[in-house]
Amino acid sequence: MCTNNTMEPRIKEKAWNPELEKKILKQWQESHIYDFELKDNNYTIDTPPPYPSGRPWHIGATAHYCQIDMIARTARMSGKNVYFPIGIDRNGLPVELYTEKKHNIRMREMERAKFLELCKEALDDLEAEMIEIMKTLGISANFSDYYRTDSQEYRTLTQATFIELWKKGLVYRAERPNNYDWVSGTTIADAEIIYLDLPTKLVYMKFKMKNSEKSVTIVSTRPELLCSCQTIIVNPEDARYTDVVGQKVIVPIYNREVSIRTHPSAKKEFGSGAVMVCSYGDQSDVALFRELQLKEIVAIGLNGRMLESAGPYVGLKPKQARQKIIEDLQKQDYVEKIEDVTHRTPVSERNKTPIEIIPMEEYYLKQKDFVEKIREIGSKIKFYPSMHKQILMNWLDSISIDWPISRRRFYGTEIPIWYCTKCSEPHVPEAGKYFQPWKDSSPITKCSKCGNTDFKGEERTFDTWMDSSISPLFVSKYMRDEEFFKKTYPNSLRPQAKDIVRTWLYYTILRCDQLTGKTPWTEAWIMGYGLDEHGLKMSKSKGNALDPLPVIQKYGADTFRFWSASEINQGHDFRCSEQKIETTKKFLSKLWNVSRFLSGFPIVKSANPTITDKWIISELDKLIAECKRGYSEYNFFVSATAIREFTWNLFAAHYIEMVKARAYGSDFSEEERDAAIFTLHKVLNAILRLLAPITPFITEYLWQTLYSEESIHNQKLVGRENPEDLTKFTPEIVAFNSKVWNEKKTRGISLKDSIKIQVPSSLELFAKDLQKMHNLTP
RNA sequence: GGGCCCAUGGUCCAGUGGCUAUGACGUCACCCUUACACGGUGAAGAUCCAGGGUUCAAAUCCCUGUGGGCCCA
Repeated sequence: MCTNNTMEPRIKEKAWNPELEKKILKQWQESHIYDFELKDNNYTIDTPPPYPSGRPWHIGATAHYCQIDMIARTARMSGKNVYFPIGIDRNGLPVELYTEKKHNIRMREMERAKFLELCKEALDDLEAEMIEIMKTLGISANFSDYYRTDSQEYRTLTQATFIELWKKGLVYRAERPNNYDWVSGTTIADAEIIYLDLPTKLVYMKFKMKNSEKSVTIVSTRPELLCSCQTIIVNPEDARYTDVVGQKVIVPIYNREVSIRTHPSAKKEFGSGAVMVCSYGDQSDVALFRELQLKEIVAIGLNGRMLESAGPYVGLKPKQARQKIIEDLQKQDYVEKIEDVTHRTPVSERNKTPIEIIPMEEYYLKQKDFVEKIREIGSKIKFYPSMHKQILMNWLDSISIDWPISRRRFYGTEIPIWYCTKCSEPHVPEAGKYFQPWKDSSPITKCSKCGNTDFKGEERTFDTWMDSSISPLFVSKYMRDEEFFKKTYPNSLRPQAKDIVRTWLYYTILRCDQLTGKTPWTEAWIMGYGLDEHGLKMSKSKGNALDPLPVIQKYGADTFRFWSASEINQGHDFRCSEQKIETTKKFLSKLWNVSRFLSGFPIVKSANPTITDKWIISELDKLIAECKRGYSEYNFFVSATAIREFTWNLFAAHYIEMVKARAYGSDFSEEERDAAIFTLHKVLNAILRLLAPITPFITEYLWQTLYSEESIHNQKLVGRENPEDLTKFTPEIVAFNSKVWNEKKTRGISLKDSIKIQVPSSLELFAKDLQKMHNLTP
């Protein structure tokens, strides 16, 4: 029971000032409220370690991390012991390219150790800004011991897991045609290839028959590979060629004989219907060489230039050679015609240059044998949203070769292998140390095969997905702390973006299964891309990238976070516009002002709610149910929009107006007055706790100012009370209030003026509050 | 060639078979009303992409098509 009517509002400022976020952040840091301590009910998040590839950081990614943080905060408020690690991914090609450009140097033209040092410095700079942004956004992860994938500890684990798989016989070495990115100078996996429609020329070439004066027209987009042509194929049902099948033709310029045969992969409609098979124009050439057991002629070297086998074109790049050979063919009258076509061209995902297929010796990790197992594991993992499980399943369907894991690059985890200088036998060391075979002396002392004592270290590094794919094992301290591992593995959740399902998500399941025989996590939460305001992909080159840093500084982290929650439909791509973010701030102002109003009323311990109070409490209960549904599905769109809707359009617009007079105590009993004050606070208290995972700063400030010294983030999410359901009155109440407001407006009188309107009998129970609210006279 | 997703006022988005289609942004008009002009009230604005089907009933389910995005070969 309170004795004085109203007090000075404890909140003075008229609007939420994002500057306050800094103070709150400091308070959280000093009180260590997000520190993790191992318990039995751990909720482990396999947080994606972001890659610092250059400024600015993608605004879609920052939104992504805000949402992951909402997952962590919701779990914490639901009573789970949340382990929210954070790392930075620092291995791989992008930083090498960035460093080469920044210092105008070439990786292979300088000392390896020096180059690695420059990469490290670049990463340190870029990483610092990223960490700063994440902290500013209120990400509640374990920053005090964030990890780096290029640290000695991480790379030691990558190497140890490789050694384990080596011993299990899952790694082998093979020479086979491989995707080769000659710009980066390295083999790449199928998963790193994308297809682009590029313009090219389809050349119709006349090949002379060996035994007659006639010729056959062969089409190709890669005439520079003529030197490696080993057969001509036509469709078995193509009547134009039935009489020449089995006969020989002469390859122009090189004057070699090859035979014509049938194969269903030749399409009648494509060009002349007769195509040449070369080593290697594309993946179907690879398949045909294998199937038909043709002898390969290597035409392109590791430097991306034509080899001696190309004769007069040796030393030229394929594109130059193509132009030259077309000219030569034309001069000798071998060309029937040339068409301009667009061709789905396989290019390197990193630098968008067409890849070449070149036979090379690389290390492979077996994956084909595991496809069915992964399918089974994948089917048991719960995906949010479920539709994105399909991306994994589609990828599993298209895996055709094992995973090439060696890369001819420098900034990565070294492959821990030493070769005997006499018999070349590869040896792996005992796991547990970080090995750099290109500079360390060999830990192997005697060759197991020939007894030699001299060794040469491997110079290649791993595909970076070899590192990334063990993140659940790393954060669970696999091979380092057995108890910790037992209690945190499998992890609870993998949150990640949808564009790396076929790489990061897939490789993680593969590797973790190979090592532990278990799924790495039980749930996967997949987010879409951040697009620009017109729905186009953001990229630095297009110039439509929105820098998150100034936006966050201008509007505050909570505004950014609420925008991300209320704008992003789970798993779907989303548009980022500064204007939308700006207007989101209005809701925080609304919440602020509601709180400011309530801060003028004392806290009432208990009360006897009236029917109006019970009505809003039953609406609140509905809101709690809706929010919990959203939170349990990691769908913050549902919760955020429900809270905004309730707070703004029901609680503030109708309930507060209805009980204002009662809360001030004019013409009401003390009991009635206290019931209003009690209910106002009860509802706001619940709103703050429901909203805390989404906007942790403003809710913390308001919570501490109004309700408790203790952090809101140590509170439990609100539970349902299942009160008497009075929500059926809502439409009538809303309609009646609207009717009165409209009437006053039409008559041109002020809202506080009295008006003669009868409260409908259906709302009789609310009559007193409504009469006071509108100043109704009977 | 195969697969996935999307199509709802100017813009974004809700809707999971059932009243007159939700809300936000923007636009316009009026209004300082003891929390808020970063506000309030009101208004205008939608052939729910097209066609067909299932059903007593379709924005919603099914089929076909069109347009857009993405993935795979």
